Amino acid sequence: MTDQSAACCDGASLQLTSAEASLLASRLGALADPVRLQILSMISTSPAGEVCACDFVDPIGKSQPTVSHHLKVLAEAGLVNGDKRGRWIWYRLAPGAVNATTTALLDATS
Amino acid sequence: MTDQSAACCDGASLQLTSAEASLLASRLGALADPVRLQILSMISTSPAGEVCACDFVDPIGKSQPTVSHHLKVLAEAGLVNGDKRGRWIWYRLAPGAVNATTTALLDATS
DNA sequence: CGATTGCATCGACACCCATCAATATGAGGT
DNA sequence: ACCTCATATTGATGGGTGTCGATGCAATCG
Repeated sequence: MTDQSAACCDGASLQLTSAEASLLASRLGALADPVRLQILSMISTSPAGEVCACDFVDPIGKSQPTVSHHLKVLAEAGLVNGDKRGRWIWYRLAPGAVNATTTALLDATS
Repeated sequence: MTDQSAACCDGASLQLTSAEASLLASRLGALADPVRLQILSMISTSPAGEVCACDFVDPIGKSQPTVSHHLKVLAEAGLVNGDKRGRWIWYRLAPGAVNATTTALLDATS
């Protein structure tokens, strides 16, 4: 019979390993910050597809060290690439990086 | 004149408001945890589409209060729904919730 | 070559968060 | 009624993280 007392604890197993979950979580963590999302949004809507580091500070309203910190996090997560030209560093989106993360997330929760 | 000294600080503006960025960041933050990703993965791969709360503890390898905490976070983020039947609570994915978040993210970074 | 400028790093601080042991709650079974 | 069991809550703790002022570092400009 399918009575309630036997309806639980059927020994469900993990499909996503702990290592895979940690990797995906770290990528999502790089995206889970308002400042970093605004940085990505600014780059994506920029006509040239790239934004000078100095141009983030004023619109975002955080200090220059804070913006620099977030740019570093985004770069280490492979979400943006910096290009030093002259005195300035221009940041552009790493092609397909956000898409790869969302795809991995949807795969894990499909 | 397009010399380098005028090539920077063109006054880029925000497309994503601070409030929108914070909302999206909080949703992504709910996903940016290995334990919570494993929970979502277990539910999604479950034949019945739902998993008893007690079935998360052993495979994930965390204490029962820790798992309960993560289930609460997922529920408050609208990612899962709990259904109390008898002594147990069965969790299933909130339809379209993950998809809505990934869509919003892709919209912001398109 | 010295001054200036853009960006990174450092140190410090406050705050959030994941985690667990202990305990509470609440529903079922006996 | 009592006991059992599944889950939630509490309290405490340790580590992580966003933030900023001060400073360092390079490259450019005068």
